[in-house]
Amino acid sequence: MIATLSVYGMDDTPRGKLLSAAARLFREQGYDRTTVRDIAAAVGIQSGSIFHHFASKEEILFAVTMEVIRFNTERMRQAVASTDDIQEQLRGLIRVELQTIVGDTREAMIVLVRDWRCLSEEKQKAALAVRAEYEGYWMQVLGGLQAQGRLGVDAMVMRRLINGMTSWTSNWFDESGQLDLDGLADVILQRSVDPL
Amino acid sequence: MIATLSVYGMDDTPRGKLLSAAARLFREQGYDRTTVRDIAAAVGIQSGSIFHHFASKEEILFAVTMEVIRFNTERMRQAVASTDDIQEQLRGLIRVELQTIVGDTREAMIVLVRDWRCLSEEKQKAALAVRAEYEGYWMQVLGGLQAQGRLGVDAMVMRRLINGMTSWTSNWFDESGQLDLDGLADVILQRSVDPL
DNA sequence: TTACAAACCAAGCGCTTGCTTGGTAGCTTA
DNA sequence: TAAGCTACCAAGCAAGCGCTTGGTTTGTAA
Repeated sequence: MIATLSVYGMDDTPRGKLLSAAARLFREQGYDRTTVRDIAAAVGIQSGSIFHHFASKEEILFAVTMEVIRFNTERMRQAVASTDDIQEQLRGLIRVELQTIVGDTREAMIVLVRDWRCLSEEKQKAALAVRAEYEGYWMQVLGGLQAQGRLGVDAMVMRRLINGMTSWTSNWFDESGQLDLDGLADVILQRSVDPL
Repeated sequence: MIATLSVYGMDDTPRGKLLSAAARLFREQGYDRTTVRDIAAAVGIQSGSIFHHFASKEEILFAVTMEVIRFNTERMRQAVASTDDIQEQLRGLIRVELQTIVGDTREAMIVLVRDWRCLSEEKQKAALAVRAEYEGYWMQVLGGLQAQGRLGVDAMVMRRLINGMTSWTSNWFDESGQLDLDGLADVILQRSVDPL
């Protein structure tokens, strides 16, 4: 699948290799505890050579952040576009968000949440602007369900609760366990929306 | 109320003042980005003087962690003990957990989640051992509801989902908004357990 | 063969970090 | 009033940090 190859813009270029190594190290050690020497060693170059590809260490974190947001926003768009049934749209959103958090973009998503505040305010703003489209799909679907009286809560509150459930899965979910991802998505869906 | 005064063991002793200043700074900047000089300045002493009270910077984080876990575990015990109705026990647990996350122990709880991995493995183990009692109250109540067939999911999974919803509130909940904490607790309860 | 750019190295600079050291002020107890 | 303890200061050390610099290799294309 081409999609999984192009996650984060992680191609075979030196820049791509640096990004995927950085995402892994940031996830394992945290942004602050990962040194540019760590990242350089992971791809087999000297620490100074990193700055031929990125202006600063923070730019690496920013690049990881932006790439994963863009990549996952596109997945969300597809999830909504794949059906007209609004409940199935929500199921798709939940499924895909779970996938992003415990699946292929796991490393970067954990970094995105945990090390968000290591980005300067300007970079946070820039990332949020791109993220707005992502959240837009959620509000479109949840707003629709709310209009049908099938939510029982404000759409925004529901979004926050779902976001909490999905992002927390990175702390516990085991793909080899009894419950699989789609099963978990169904559980969350069931607890979010009232049946017709 | 004596309880709020003794949060984190934050009395008027030099040690207590250091702990509350550290909790605030850790929350604002993160553990790694907070220097011992920051903490010292916040209480008006020299950086070296900190080590008269704590053996290392990590011991400060550990002390904050342990104090808040102990304090909140006692609250959980009280919540369960305050009623015999199992559904009301769960409501109490949810309420109190929300309270710990957006209320008086907010600073320390955010640090506990975000900077958990800044603790050495041994210290993580020690903290988890104390935290076990806290989780025990949850499993006791959720296990009871599951036995009554009122959960629809494994008790452990339900606990994780609730934990996700509650801890994520630190990112969005506004106490001056329309929805108050008890109202939010009711929403979460309603989505967690099937009525009799 | 030459020209040129992308990719990289070797060395190290300036700064910050957690923490140490040796000594002092002030309060309490005998 | 002398001893002893808690709480602190002033100074600085060794290590590690992000990043810079000047120069070299490697691949590509005229």
